[in-house]
Amino acid sequence: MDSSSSTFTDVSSDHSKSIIHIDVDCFYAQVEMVRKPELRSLPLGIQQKNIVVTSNYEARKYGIRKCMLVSDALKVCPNLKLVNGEDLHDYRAASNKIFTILQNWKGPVEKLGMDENFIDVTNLVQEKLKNINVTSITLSGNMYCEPSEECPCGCHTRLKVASQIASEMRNKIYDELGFTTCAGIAHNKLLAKLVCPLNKPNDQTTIFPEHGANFMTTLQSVRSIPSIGSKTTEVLISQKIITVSDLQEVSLDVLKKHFSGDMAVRLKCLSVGEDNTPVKQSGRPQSIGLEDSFKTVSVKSEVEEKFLALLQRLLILVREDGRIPVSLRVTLRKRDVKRLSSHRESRQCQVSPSIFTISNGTLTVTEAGQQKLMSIIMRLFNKLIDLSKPFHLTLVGLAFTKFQERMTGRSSIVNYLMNDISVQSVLNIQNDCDTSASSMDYSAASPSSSTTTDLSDGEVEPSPKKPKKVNWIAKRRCLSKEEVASPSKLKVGELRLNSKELEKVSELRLSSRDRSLTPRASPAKDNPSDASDSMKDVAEGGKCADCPSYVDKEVFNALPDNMQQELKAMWKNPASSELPRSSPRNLNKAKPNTLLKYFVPHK
DNA sequence: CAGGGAGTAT
DNA sequence: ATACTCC
Repeated sequence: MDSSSSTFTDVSSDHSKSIIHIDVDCFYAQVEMVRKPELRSLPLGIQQKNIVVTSNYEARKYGIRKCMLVSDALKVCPNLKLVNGEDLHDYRAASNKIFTILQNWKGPVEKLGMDENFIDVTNLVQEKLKNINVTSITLSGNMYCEPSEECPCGCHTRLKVASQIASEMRNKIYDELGFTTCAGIAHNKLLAKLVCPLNKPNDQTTIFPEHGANFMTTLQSVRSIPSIGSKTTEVLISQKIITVSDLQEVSLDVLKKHFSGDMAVRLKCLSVGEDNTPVKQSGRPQSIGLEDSFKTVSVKSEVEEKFLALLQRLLILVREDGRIPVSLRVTLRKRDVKRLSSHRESRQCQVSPSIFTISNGTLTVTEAGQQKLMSIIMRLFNKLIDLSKPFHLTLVGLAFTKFQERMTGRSSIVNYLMNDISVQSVLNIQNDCDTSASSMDYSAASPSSSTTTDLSDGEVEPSPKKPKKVNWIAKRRCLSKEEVASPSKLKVGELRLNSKELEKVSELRLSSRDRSLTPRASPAKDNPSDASDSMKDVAEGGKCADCPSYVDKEVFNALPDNMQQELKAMWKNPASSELPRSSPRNLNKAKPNTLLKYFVPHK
């Protein structure tokens, strides 16, 4: 029986889990050294702007430290070899490879930044224990402290097995990618992360639960506890809580005067090495963004250049990601004599997914789409800056912050059909009936090879392909059967079930003629770019009088009665928050191939 | 303090 | 939708 679950009422005694934390040694530097092995023997620093963000161990011998000014670093080590690390493309790629390797073991993998991962190997350990003679189990690597006696719950044995798994993982990462790593093994994330660096570089450390509280007191200050950052530290210090021991000893009630109840409890737990936060499987990023900082920019045209350069680099990243963005955020930092950094301000808005197209599985943006994005960006910029007054920026950033979501939960016909729309809308229309290049392909403009100087301008040139307007009229017939039969997996996320989103969808897809059928004020005022879009249209041919133009009448008539009614109601009043529901079973049974053809592509 | 992100609170 | 916090 599982020793962890039945008898413990005190969560602090729960040693049931086995967590591994893996941290790549001087990550950026190792990426560079793997790429150029001759760098291995040299003191190497990775430079971003005027700062050495990390260095290899050779350089550390000279006293090179993280986030050291380049000038200071060169004083300490005149021979320091500097490599520009402002373009994170290759680091991100390496990070993903590591993550992928870690996925080979089962159990959730949680990415923390680019060079750290948590893996919950609890289940793996249990399985291994079934096939192993318990007495023969040995620990791999170092331990923080000799265990005095066997813990009754068996956690020592489990953590030993986990340490062997950690060793396997690190070996695999080294064999396949050439990166050395450190690992921490513990019964929770907190301790695993904290002991990880105890034997640097290229080694691992295991800590047993019984030593958690003791180990925590070896930390210098509360600040070294993960999740306790500068602000929390400030508050703690203002209460004379400096060391972890201070935190262990302070009463919960005192903490509750300065923190929320949850936070107060959390702090107390952390102070004694307790942490029940789960390892959460990481997925694809929820945002993809870039920023560029500089001394100062005070001219609008310069701002525009910065944004254009960022946008073009960003589109490459988005293309690699493959998902279609639906929301765009502009960030900037005004020069501020008081605060040294931060103070970012941002504005965001939805963008029409129709800006993006998929061709041959590759996300592309037309020249026109790019211009539209720039106009959106500058409009957001205007929201942040009063152009009638002087301004001084020290940073601009651009990020796509939302992507097409999967259809979760609600089983409305709307979801179902929207899914079909999305599939249809990303089909490669051009290839079948128009083979000439009609969209910008960014694959040739990859900046990943840039190892030099300033990324802020020039280095990414738009591929000078001739933009060409696509005749969207009558493209619908270009859809081949094959395409319909093997639709893209992409899903549309603009489409949620609330009325707002529904309006957008309608707005996007209704022809001008049908728009008049929508008895509502313009819903697009949030997004002027869409409003002004001339939606060249689509679909001559059969529509029912009450249907939007994207509906094929024949298909519509083929639908079951209840579905027809539901759709009509929706079109009649898209704003209705209480959409009629119909049986999802029913829907899924209803000839998907027919439904697939339900909508025509839109511009 | 560079460049990304994630998560939370409001 | 934004700001703040943290890594």
